[in-house]
Formats: sequence, C-alpha cells, structure tokens
Amino acid sequence: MPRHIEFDRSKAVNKALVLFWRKGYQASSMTDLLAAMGIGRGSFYAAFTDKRSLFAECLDLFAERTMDLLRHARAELPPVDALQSFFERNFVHAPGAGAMSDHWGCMLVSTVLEMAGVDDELAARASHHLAVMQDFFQACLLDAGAAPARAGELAAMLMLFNEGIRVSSRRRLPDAQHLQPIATTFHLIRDAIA
Amino acid sequence: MPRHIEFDRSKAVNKALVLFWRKGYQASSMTDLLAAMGIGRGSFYAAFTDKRSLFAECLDLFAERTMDLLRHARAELPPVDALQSFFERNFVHAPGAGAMSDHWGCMLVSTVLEMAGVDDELAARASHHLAVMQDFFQACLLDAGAAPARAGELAAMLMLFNEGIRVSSRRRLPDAQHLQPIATTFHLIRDAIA
DNA sequence: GCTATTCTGGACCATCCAGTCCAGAATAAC
DNA sequence: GTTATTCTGGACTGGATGGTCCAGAATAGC
Repeated sequence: MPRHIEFDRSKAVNKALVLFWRKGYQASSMTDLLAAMGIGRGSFYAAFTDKRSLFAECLDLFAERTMDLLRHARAELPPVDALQSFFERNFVHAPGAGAMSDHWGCMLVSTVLEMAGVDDELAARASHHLAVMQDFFQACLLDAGAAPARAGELAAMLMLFNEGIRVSSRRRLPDAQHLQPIATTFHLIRDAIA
Repeated sequence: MPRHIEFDRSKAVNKALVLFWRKGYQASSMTDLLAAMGIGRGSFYAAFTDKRSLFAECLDLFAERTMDLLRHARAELPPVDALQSFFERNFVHAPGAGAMSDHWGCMLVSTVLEMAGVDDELAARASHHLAVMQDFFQACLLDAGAAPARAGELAAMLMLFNEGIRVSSRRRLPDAQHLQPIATTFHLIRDAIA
C-alpha cells in the first residue's frame, strides 16, 4: 500500500523557485537543487519529470504570485498608487516570499535574458507572462482616466521600467538609488495623465 | 625565430564578443567559442589565459564601444537628442557591430543579471561600466539645462530605462513596441526639463 | 635547403553535469 | 509481527565541460 506521507511537494517547489530566482536556470545545478529542496534524486525525478519541467512550473508560479500581488494592490489603492506601491514593495521584498533579505529581481525578466537564444520556448513563456503584466498596467492606467492610446504608451513604458528595476535590483546599489527613480517616474506619469 | 603571422587577435576577440553578447557567458561553451573565433584550443589559452579572462576583456571592450557611441552622438546633436538617438539607434543596431540583424540587448545588463550571485566580480565590473554610463547621462541632462538634482534623478531613471530596453529587446516584439516607449519617455523628460 | 624557434590544432584529462536505476526503508493492512 | 506495496536516497552512467599538453607545422635567419 502507498506510503501516504510523502515529502511536501509545494514546499520543495518553493525552495526550487527561490534558487532558480536567485541563480538562474543554468547556474542552479541538480546538486544545488536537491540540497535546497531536501530530497533525493529519485524522488525528484519521480515528482518533477526533470529540471526543465520544474523550472517551467516555477516560472508559472512566480508569474501567478506576481499577478496576485498586483491584484491585491489594486483592490486596496487607487490605480496609480497601486502600481507605484507594487514597484516599491515588490522591489524591497519579493512576491510570495517570506524572509528574503535580498532583492533578486524578477524571475521572468532574468529568464527572458538568460534563455533567449538558448531555450526559446522558456524565454517565450516568460515573455508571455510579462505581456500579461503589461496588460494589467494598462488597465490600471485606463482606470486612472488616461486616454486609451496614452494608457497603452505608458503601460509599455512602465514595462520597460519594470524590466529595468529588476536588473538594477541586482546591482547592490543603495536603496535610494532604486526608490528615487520610481518616485520620479510616477511623478511624470501622474503629470502625463492629468 | 618567432612565427610573425599569428591569427588576428582583435578579430578573434570580436567574434567572441558577439558570441558572449548573444548567448551569455555560461551558454557559450569553449567549443562554440573556438569555432566562432576560428582558432584551436592551444592558441586560445596561449592568447587569452582562459574563458573568464576573455569574457572580462570583452566586457570592457563592449563598455568602451558603447561610451564611444554616446560621445559620438553627443558631439553631433543637442544633449537630449543625443541621448534619444543613442537609445533608438543603439537599440536597432548595436554598438561596434557590422551587420547585426538582431538586437541582443546590452551585454553589461545581461552580465549583471547572469553573474550576480554566480560570479560577483564580473557582475560588479559590468555594474561599474553601467555607473559610468549613468554619469554620462547626467552630464548630458545638465548640459540641457536641467537643475542638478533633477539631472541626477532623470539620469537614474534613464539608466533603469536603459536596462529595461536591453531586456525588452530580447523579446522579439514588433519594433514599434520598443521605439514608441522611447519616444514617450523622452517626451516626458523634455517636459520635465523645460 | 637546413636549423632553431615558436605558434597551432587537436588528442587527451579530470571534473561536473543531468538523468537512470535499484536496494532497501517506510508505510498500511491485517 | 508479517507482508505487500510504494517511496526514497545515493551509487552509477554517458556525455559535455573547461583546461593541459605535445607533436608537428610554419616561420626567419643564413
């Protein structure tokens, strides 16, 4: 009869997500993953097929959590404030994570960069998630009263900005170096809408 | 007596630069590199010490060429136009390259992302080059008449934007998706300076 | 041509990688 | 306690990796 108490799958995925997030796909070796997840090779391949599949699962999970954060912010704040708080908070501590002292940027962004030309399918998947985020940005800007064309432009700009922040957050610069450009940008955006 | 006609070192470095630029450090295997550079292993290690040293050399070369492009633009155009043209042109075809049909983003940006937490020394070197670029942005904005504090803020914002563009350029989106946010951003910047 | 010198390419090596596999541990039924 | 069943960890494999090394090719001097 089956052994009912297996290892905690979702916890293991979480550990893997953090590792992938911090080190990227290629730099996370199976040995690293197994150590982080606290399971053996046999269990790993039984549960997750292979490294690449697990990575894809983590990507989707990351995207889902990021969208949750966005939706949560939008439910509580005026649309532009929600966006700004997403950038600020999400940057200081990251989506769905507990005690993460460092900023590791956005896994979707790093994946696009790492995988473009190496594993285009994974890159496209990450890119798709980013496009969904951009649509959400646009919807918020429309809510805030921006003209449709303007909302599209600004959403595209915000996505570029988002991508930049996620890179920049890996540069160990003083926090002000990150937070202040966010303030500057949102100041410009509010002016552009008004 | 020495064999005076060696392989063309700088051409080989160029080929390596392009490969690293397109595929990143880890995904560029020695086999790939040697094939691209058209030399054998022995010559490689005699001339470049090892893969990592060559990468560092390529990083510096890339930064130098990027700064050349910036200085060149600034010598020919009003300061803000120079910056905008840098973003637009640099995005369409890349610095120091001949017939590069694809956009591969900025090697400095990709290196920060790929190497942070993996090889912090290389990441820091790339980050330093980015800081130099940001200083140049700031100088241009000062030239354009921005107040010093404003110039600093906007330069930081532009650097974030730069980082974002380099990510975005790997996403195979239609060109308008890239060029239009540049136009939007510079429109906002000009308004903020005036 | 011949020799001395140095550069070059590819065979080779140790190491690490992702993925396979199986002996035995852990469970549940009784 | 015993047995049937299934899950688990780690030994193992084939292949790829970055780096070493040397036999021989290419040069220059004469």
